[in-house]
Amino acid sequence: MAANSQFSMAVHVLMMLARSREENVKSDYIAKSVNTNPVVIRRLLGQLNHANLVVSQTGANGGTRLARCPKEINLAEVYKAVSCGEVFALHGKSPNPDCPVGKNIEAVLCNLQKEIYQSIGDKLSQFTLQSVFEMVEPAA
Amino acid sequence: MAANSQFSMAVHVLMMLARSREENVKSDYIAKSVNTNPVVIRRLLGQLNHANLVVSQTGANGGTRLARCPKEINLAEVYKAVSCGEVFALHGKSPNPDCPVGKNIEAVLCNLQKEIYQSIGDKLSQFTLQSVFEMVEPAA
DNA sequence: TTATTTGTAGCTAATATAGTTACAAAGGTT
DNA sequence: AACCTTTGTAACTATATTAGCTACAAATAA
Repeated sequence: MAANSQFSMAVHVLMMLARSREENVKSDYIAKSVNTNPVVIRRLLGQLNHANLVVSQTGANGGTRLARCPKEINLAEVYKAVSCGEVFALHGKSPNPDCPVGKNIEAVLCNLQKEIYQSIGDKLSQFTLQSVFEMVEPAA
Repeated sequence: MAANSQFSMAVHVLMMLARSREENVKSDYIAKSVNTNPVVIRRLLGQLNHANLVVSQTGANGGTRLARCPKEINLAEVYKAVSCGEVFALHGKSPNPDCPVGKNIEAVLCNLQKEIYQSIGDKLSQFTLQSVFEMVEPAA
């Protein structure tokens, strides 16, 4: 369990919210569909809330709703909300600064990282929650 | 140490090979620049060799060379050589098949994965080892 | 007041990655 | 042939990340 499935879970969670518009959905209910623990869902919802994609309410009849309608949220926003911004990691230990390659490689890789992150964002911004929902439930 | 830095290391390694064209470079020498253990480098070179990007030779005066000139290798090939093809992971446990969302979400996410992977490939194919080398050592 | 639900701290378990040691196999050199 | 160098790879350890769990305080509705 060391692969980052936060984005996958986030999309799943948001699909659950999308099919219950204007209604508070409970973490417990979502957890059963995702097949995980409610706390995992609540942590994820915390990140989505932080990014203003969802709104939560404590207390009886509490739960979570989408902050906007599914047409107005795209997957790039979701990705940014849950990712650390790194598609690949930079070196663990710093390269040797006495080597002409080692000296500069990190800066170059860092720029490359940003370019890739941007590409992913561009691609994901083409998908709205609405469009993904139509793929998940074509009949609806 | 649980972030995947293989791509970063691979680019670093290939830069070392690019600056010593036609010469066998030893894993020990590369390891000093990357600041890691020679075995880590040799494992990485094994993957690059498998993808026909480099050629290795055992024995005295052995080492590794680029299989082609730096203009003819691009970063998409490197990425494919060392990555598992997943930008984000699918759910660890399978979603609940009794839920309309849970039932179909994995297939949709899997397609999304492929689209993103493709986007990354498109972006990375714009960079050759030569062009990256010129960023790393602008004076050369 | 009571029941319900989120938010979050703190822990455990599982997994991936890097790093290390050790050594067989390959291939030059003398 | 004997020797030295270097790769290839197996097997292990250490560390970091992620998911999952329990427990409980705070918020809120009825």
